[in-house]
Formats: sequence, structure tokens, C-alpha cells
Amino acid sequence: MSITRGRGVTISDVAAAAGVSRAAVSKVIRNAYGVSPAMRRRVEAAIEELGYRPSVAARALRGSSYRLGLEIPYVSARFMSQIVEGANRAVAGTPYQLVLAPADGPEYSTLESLADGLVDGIIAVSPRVDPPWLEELARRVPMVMLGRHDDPVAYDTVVGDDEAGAGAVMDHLLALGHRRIAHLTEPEAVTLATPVTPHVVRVAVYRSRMAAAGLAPIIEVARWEDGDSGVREATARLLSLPDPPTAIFAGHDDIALIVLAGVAAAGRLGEVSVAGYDNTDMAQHPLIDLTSVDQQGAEMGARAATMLLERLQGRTERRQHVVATSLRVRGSTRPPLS
Amino acid sequence: MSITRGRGVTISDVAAAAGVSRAAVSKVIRNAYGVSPAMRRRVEAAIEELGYRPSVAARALRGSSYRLGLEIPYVSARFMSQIVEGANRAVAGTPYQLVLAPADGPEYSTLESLADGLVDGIIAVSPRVDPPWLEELARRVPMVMLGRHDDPVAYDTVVGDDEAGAGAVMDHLLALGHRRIAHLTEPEAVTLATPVTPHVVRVAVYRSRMAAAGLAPIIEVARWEDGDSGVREATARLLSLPDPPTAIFAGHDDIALIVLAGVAAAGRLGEVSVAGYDNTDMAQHPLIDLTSVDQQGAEMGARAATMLLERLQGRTERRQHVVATSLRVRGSTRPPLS
DNA sequence: CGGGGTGCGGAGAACGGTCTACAGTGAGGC
DNA sequence: GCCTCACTGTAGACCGTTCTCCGCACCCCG
Repeated sequence: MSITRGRGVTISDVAAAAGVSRAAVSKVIRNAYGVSPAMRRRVEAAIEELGYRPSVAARALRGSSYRLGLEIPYVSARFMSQIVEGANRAVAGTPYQLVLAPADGPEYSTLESLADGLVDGIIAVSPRVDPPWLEELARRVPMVMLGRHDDPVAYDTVVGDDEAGAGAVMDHLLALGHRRIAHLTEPEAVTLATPVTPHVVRVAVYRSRMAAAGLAPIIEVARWEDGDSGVREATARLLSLPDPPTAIFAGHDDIALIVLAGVAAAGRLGEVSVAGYDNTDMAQHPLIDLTSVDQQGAEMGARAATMLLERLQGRTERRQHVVATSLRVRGSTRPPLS
Repeated sequence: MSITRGRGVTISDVAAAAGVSRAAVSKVIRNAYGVSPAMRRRVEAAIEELGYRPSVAARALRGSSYRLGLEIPYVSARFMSQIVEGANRAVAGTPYQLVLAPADGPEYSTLESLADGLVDGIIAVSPRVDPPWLEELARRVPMVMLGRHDDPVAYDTVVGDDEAGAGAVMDHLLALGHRRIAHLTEPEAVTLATPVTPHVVRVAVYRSRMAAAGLAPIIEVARWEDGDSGVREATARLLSLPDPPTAIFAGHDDIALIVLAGVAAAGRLGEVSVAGYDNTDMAQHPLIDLTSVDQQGAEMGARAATMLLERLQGRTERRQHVVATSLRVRGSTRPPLS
């Protein structure tokens, strides 16, 4: 049984079937000016009958592909699905389609491959690429960055209010009476000063709140370096310190979940408080019940998509949007035992 | 500050810079025959210097885009990230790049938009599209379907052994002594007889095992129809039956998690057993500790990608791959109380 | 010294759309 | 009756690659 990889029907086929020129068909499908009702009907009938669909490649070559690229560093990150959902919602009803590009590690190559003509614009969550490189890229393709506290020229940003969010977590933990509070965050690559990622800010806020509370000497910033097992090890290490923390502020919920698992495994569930960030769906699960910061991932995704669409409409001034955060206090944080 | 949306550097620019023809440059970047070492050096130097990157659109128009499309119905589904991870791994090292297309609801339009020349091949998880339509599409674009027990002509399939997996769950629950076992599954659109989705099989296995155990009269198949809240309602309804089930077999882990939440909320955590399917990462979390069926999502994604690559190499015979399952018994299933 | 390779590079036609410039056709105004 | 103009539709260049020929130079061999 031979499968004929059928050459799809092209605009020429439609034109021939409708007895008009290719340009005429093009006008009809683009809703362009200069089409009589009669011709429109004929062409639309032909399109319908032949099942014609314009080739994205050909369109992209000439102008736009009507595709927006959303680059995400880790598909498994629960926060990402909020973003995707929001972006998808914002794009619905427009002629644009969202495509996701999962980055396996260094986002550079993923971003470039998106920029190579596949998409008309890019939304990216790329904590590891440096600002100058991004500026360069943004000069070729309209771009919105999620979760960067940069001060860019050529691209827009959408970011949560990490200052307020992390501040709320620390205030909450301190108010509960905690003193030995540790912060478990992302690897160094994501928490260096540049680019200014959310985690950089969260670490800074943690430090300053600790210092302000006179706890500078017991500041404890732990980083994991190697996947989930790294987080597990870091947790175990924190818990086995001579003076173990009574509360652990995790950089985001995915970390917090593993920390919780570690705390549970150590049989110290009520003893060590855990807070996360992102308010992912699992944080709300009654069996997890994790205190976390809601930073409206879906809203962030939607804003980013909307801003990108504006860029495609012609806006050139830079725009930066900050979304508000709110602390969701749940059972995972309580006063220290003693 | 004006951003010049710089016209990217094209193959002609490279050709001019290297003092050769466009065809020559094309040969170099494709590693084609007929290139002298000297010319290769000159061209590569020019490429490097200009930072040239071939346009995907132009390539796609002419032949292949070197992009594989992975269509996923719900990005938030935890099982999907396993698949993406596996597919990405299989594609790494090849000239191909994976792009994800999130389907908001009806997968038809998403699949078509992928097939419109964006990608060279498609991997899809589309429980709702019907077989004939898929056959049609697969004649235009090489395609591998995940999670379908179809008997297709033009596309390949990768699917878990749902017969064995669901059987293992039921055997386990029955062996524990459960009799009133309910099955909570996907909406009708996904559990009709055609197309044959994993859920169709799981429902069938549930029914037949119940019948075989002489429990046909108390078969209870519940379906949710409207998002997470639907699952919550279905759970509440099951729990408030006059003779409530002592065990609930959920169609997959995402459902099971919500069921667990409902059971916990009703204060009947040890009382009602819950089993899931997919063995997602949350099932393994000690605070969730959900009995589930491992069907190796990453392996499925990897197999699918590999099979698609084979198709692109020229294979035309249909292939169907079944991955083995194994039951992971955890704390969420125990003998009934009485 | 002529003929047949072989190795290297280029010319030019696709691919399937978009878009600009222009031609034809009536109608309306003077 | 002629000019202008709005309205429709078409011709044809163009986007950036790939790929099939084809030509040229050189070498080997009889």
C-alpha cells in the first residue's frame, strides 16, 4: 500500500478552479481591498471544495507566519503551564497561533531557532541568557521577556513583583516567630546578579529582611545544582545542620514540594515550616497545603502575549509590566515549636 | 530610539562575502557533495563573520523545516511533560528541533496548523479526532499518534499496554478485598468506542474485571464533563452515594489527585482507596503517595520521536509500538475498613 | 593526442505565497 | 463627448533557500 505524500493544494489550484488569478485568491484569503462579492463567493467555494490551506512557510518567507513562539526552559515546571494557558487565551481569537519551544538547557540555541523565521515574535522565559545578547536578538524579532528585572531597550518585560512577594513571605515567617530561616534557591547560573532574574531579587530580599531582623549571622542560602536529587540533598543537608532552620523559604513551588517531601521523610513535618512561590495548583492541594506567593502566572502569560501582539501592530516604545503578588498562607507554615 | 528591524543576513550576503555563488554556500551548509576544502573554509569563515543562519521559512518552502511538531491537548497534564522530555531527548543530536503545539480544545485546528508547512512531521496526543480524518492528514505529513489503540494505515502509534495496566489496578484492588470499586474517567468525548483511546480500554477492563468478580450489578462509571470542578463534583457524588465505593480507580493521576483532595476534604482519607494511572511525579510524593500505573511516558515520547525520524528517513511501513506498564503500589490503596 | 572521467563551482528554475503597479471598465461631472 | 475617478482584477517581481543540470579544468590512459 503506497502512501502518496500528496502535494498539497496550492493557491494556483484554487485560482484555476475559481477561474481567477492567484493574486485574486490571495486577496480573498487576506480579506484585502478590491474584491467583488461575486468573486469572493467563487473563490471561497473553490477553497472550500479543494480544502485549501495557505502554506505557512510561503507566507513566512514573504512576510509573517502568524505564529508566536513561547520559549520555556522546563516544560515540567508547573508554573509554566499557567503561563502557557494565559498566553494561549490571549492569542485566541487573533489570527496568531502559539507554538512552544522547550529549551533543553542553554536557551540560546532554542531562541535562535525560533528567530530563524519560524515565528513573528517571541515570548521567552530565559533566566540564563545575558541582556546584550537579547538586545541583539530583539532587534531582529519582536520580543517579550517573562520574569526579568532588566532595563532593556529593544524588548518588553513582564515580571512579578518579587520584591513584594518575597518580602511578604519573609514578613510572614518572621511574624510567626521564626529566626533560623533558610532560603533554598536555584543554581548559580540563575542567581547571579546579571541577568536580574526573579530569584536574584528573592535572594536579595531574603538577605535584607534577615539583616533587618538582626539575623544577618544566620543567613543561610542553599543552592541546588543538579536536578531534583540536588534539591533533595540540599534539603537533607539543611535539616542535618547543628542548628537546623525552623523554616525554609523555597525559591519556587517545585523546590518547595521536594523540600516538603524531605521534611516529611525526616519525620519533621509540623516542625519545619516551608514556603514556596508561584502558588501552583499543587500548593493548593489539601494534602500539600503549601504557603506560597500567587503571582498570577496566567495573567503574566496573557499580558506578555498581548504586548507582543501590540508590537506586531507597530508599537516600538518599550513597555514593562509588573504584576501584583499576594501571599497565600496555608498549613505548611506555622509558628516554630519551641 | 529607533529599532531597525534588521533584515537578517541571507545566503546571498554570505556568497558575496566569500566570493562564491549562493549554490556553493548552500552546499557547504548542507554538507553536500562537490565542495573543495578551500572553498569550505572561505564560506565557513564568511558564515561565522556575518553570523548567518539559514531561514527556516525558505527551507520549509523548498523542502524541510527540520522541525517536528508535538501536539498536546493539555499542557498542564503532568503526564505530558514526561512525553515532551522523552521526545526532546530522542531528537537531541539530530538536525531536528521539537516544537510544541498546545491544543486549546478541539485538536483538529491545532493539527492542521502544524501540518500547514510548519513541520516535517507530527507527533500527536489527540484523543478526540477521528481515525479517518487522521488518515487523511497522515497522507500529507508523516505522523505518529500517542495513546491510540487504532489500527491505522498511514500513521504509526505508540501506546501503553492499557489492558495490562488497568488489569493490574483492578486485580490489586480486588485482592485487597474491595468490592464497591468505582471508576472515574474522562468525558464522553474521550471515552466513546471510536477512536479507541486508552480510557476506552481502561473503562472496558474495569467493567470486565468487575463482571468477572461477580460485581456487575455495582459497576459504577463516573465521568466528569467540566474541568477540575467537574471532577470535584463527581468525587463528592460518589462519596455521598448510599453505598459509597471503598475504592476509586481514577482514569489518570490528575484525576486521582483531585479525588484524593475530595476524599481528604471529606475526612475519609484512610477509608477510601484511590488509584491513578501514569505514575506522574506527584504520585511519588510522600504526602500524596498514590498507587498508580507506570507507563513510561518519557519512553513513549522517545519512541514516538524515533519512529517519526525513521519515517522521515523513508520508512513507509506502518509500525505500532506498545510499551509495558507496571503497577506502583503505594499508600493510597489499602484493604477496606470493614 | 584524443577521449572519458572526475572533481568543483555556477546558472537558473522552482517552492507558494504577497504585494505593487497597472490595465480595463463604467459611471458621473462638466 | 471627453476627462476623471472609483472599482476590480491581473501580471510579474520578490522572499531565501534547494537542487538539477551544465560547464570547465584537469588528469589518466590508450
